[in-house]
Amino acid sequence: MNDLEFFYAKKINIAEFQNDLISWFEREQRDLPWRKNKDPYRVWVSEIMLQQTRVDTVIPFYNRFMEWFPTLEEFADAEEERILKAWEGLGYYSRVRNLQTAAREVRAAYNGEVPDTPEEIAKLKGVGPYTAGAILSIAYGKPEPAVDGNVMRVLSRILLIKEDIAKPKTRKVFEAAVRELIDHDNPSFFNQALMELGALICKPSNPACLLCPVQQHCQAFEEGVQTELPIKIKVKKSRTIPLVSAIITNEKGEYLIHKRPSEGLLANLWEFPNFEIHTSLLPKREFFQAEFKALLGVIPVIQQHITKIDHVFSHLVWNVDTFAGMIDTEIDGRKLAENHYKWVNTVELEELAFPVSHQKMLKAYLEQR
DNA sequence: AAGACGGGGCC
DNA sequence: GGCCCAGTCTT
Repeated sequence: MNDLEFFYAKKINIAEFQNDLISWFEREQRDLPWRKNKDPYRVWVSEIMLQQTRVDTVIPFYNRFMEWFPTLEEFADAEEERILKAWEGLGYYSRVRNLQTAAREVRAAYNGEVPDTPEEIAKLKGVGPYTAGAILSIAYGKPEPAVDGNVMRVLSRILLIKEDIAKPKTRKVFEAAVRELIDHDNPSFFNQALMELGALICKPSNPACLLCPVQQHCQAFEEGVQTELPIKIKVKKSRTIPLVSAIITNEKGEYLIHKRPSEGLLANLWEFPNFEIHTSLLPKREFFQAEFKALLGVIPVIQQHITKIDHVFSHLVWNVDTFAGMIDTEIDGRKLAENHYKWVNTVELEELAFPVSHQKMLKAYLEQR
């Protein structure tokens, strides 16, 4: 049985389903800042921010982002430090760097107009199948599927689809379903309604089926198995990385900070000096001093232990011991620069983007001084 | 196909 | 403590 036959075996009244879903959305949709108009740039930014991130988290970031960068042009021209600061605390920081790369591409190749074809828009950095469909449908009214986690959950229940949604190829099954179901007169509301339903009614646990506008179309509800769907197999292991860190100041009250590499975890963000602990031969503060001396040529004075932080990422855990320290001798400026360290005052400190873990360390430090 | 890539809210 | 979130990129 191929996907299409699989789908038609579900016998659903498509016109009624569309009407029940969209009329519910028209009544109940939330008032969200990116729904003010259909400006493709605004829709695009919202979709990038919303990747793996809840609506309530995104709202304040989105509003500030639009104040800082009201147009694609202004965003394309912005300094990288500034766009990272706009994203500070949101996570998945490559999103905003890819977004700027893509915005510059739009300016160079498309005269500043976000393209409106699947082929062109999918080429943009950071725009995958979901985001392409979301922009095309919401900003341009094109009947393209926008399959995210919500849509897979909602449709797995309505159509009783039992494939593992953790598998990459499964998304295609749902895209085929959406292509059959989507309302060609209002693809924007259809796609948004599916996601809104997933967020407000058809939730991962305790779905509010009694309030559901498409309950009578839902095969999982009919069979009483809605809480067993979707099927998701994936297991993820996460490893723990022990780190030792110190917030180090000099006589001028400046802080020593380090810029992370341009690739990998927290790329291009700033942080306080820290080292991964790969030996238990030395106590942590002596280990820090040894690593610091090897890198920058001087030994910092370590004053006191500040805090121990467990910071959980999606794929690993940082276990960070943080000390307070100071430097009373000059560090070779060349060594600082080539290792991406620099001294900053408190004003500069606030203008640079730090991971939340390091914000927590600074907060604990300031509360103990 | 599987892993890297953040952070927070909810149960 | 685990799951999930308006996913994408790299390998």
